Amino acid sequence: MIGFDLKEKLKELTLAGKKMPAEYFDLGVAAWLLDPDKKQYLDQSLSPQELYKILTVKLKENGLEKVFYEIEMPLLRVLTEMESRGIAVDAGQLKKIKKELDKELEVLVVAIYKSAGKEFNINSPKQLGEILFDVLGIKPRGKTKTGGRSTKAESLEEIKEVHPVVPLILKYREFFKLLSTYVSPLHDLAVASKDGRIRTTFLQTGTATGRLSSENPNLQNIPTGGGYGKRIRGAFIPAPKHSFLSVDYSQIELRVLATVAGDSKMIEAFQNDQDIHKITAANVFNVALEEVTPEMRYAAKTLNFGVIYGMGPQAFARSAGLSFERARQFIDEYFNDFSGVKLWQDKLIEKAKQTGYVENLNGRKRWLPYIASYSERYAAEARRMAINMPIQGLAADIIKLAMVAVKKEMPDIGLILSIHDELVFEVPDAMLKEVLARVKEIMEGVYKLSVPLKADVATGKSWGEIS
DNA sequence: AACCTCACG
DNA sequence: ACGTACGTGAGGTTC
Repeated sequence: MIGFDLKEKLKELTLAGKKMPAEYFDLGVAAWLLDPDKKQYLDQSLSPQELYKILTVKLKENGLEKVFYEIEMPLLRVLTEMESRGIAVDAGQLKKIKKELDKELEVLVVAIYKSAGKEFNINSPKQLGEILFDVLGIKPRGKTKTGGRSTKAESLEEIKEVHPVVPLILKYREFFKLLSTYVSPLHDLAVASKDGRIRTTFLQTGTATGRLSSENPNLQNIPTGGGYGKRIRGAFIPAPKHSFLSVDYSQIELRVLATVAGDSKMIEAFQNDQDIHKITAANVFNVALEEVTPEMRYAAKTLNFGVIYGMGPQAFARSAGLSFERARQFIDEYFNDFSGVKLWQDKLIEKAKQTGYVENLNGRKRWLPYIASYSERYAAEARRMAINMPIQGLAADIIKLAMVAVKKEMPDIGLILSIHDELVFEVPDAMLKEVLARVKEIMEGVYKLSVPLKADVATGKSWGEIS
């Protein structure tokens, strides 16, 4: 079977009680692999057959056959099934949360108007800025992208003590976000659903790195923290006599970094199952492991994540609360200690400049035309993308392979969600123990890195109480 | 449609 | 002078 959007066609087939074809070739996915930022290969007005001919050749030429035939096409039917299955949501629970948030917001609105001495649209950053910075005379801290005065939480945090309205705004923002983005829409979807389950669409060609994304509703960014956040997750429930099983890869991106960079120190740390951030701290601060303080560990953790994102000293200084000079020293020290990482980055950038693209270990590509830009800003942006893609992209391959492998061995286990480094299953209680052990094994064994892959398992009777 | 903000990994 | 970490989707306001 050859065509576009085969996920939709396969769903229709299943719904009609027909058998899925054993093999299929999705033209959209092929085009996306060839250029994940643009999908330029579909721009021509060719027939599916003609496109198929061109794309099969192009996939081969670009070294993308493995990713296409062994990862993306097998994944297509897994996604099809996940979307069809959906996830049960407790509408009653959401309605209760909705009522509580409505009440909280009503109180906050009154308090904010009184404190500001004026009524205005709190949801309008423009009007909010006028109140805070013109009417109340507070000095603005951050700037927006286009030079405006920022009212984002991070900026407001800095002026929390300056005027009593600020903390009220922050609370209002938090609650309004939860209500408008999650509680209300999810509630409405649950009520409209005939079987009490809601269904997302997984976008297989939605990202530049190879990750999946999720839309209508996006189930990959459901709140995790806070009282209400936990309760929102609590409204996601397994079918009767089932439990949720959540398995998440522990530090998969750092393990991928250790592998692709071939950094001996980092590899050793993971092979010995050591606390990577603590090891990093001991190295960067030049102290013994026992002398690492929580502050040092925190800075090291920020540094480790920063490296994955291609962070510079400015950004590190900001997020770690250090001076620019200190931040620069720490980064230098980091690359000194983990010289494999530095070497890998430099080689990667050099190759990207020469070829115009980067690729991960499986040959997944991302084209970066701006890597050669004369604008230092655009070039720097492209360099960060270059550093991140092989890491994020291999981690994405690994979880995709895990999805396929688990469903191949246990086709009847309900895979519910895939959230970048975590899979959520809905498993009959009677089978929970065996499935849990086996899924962990499969996920840890699905791809060989230079370091072990580690997966943490947790179960629960709602998504909120998984432990 | 652009902008701002904010939820997630 | 300025911006200032990677990848997403969605809700609101404003133009």
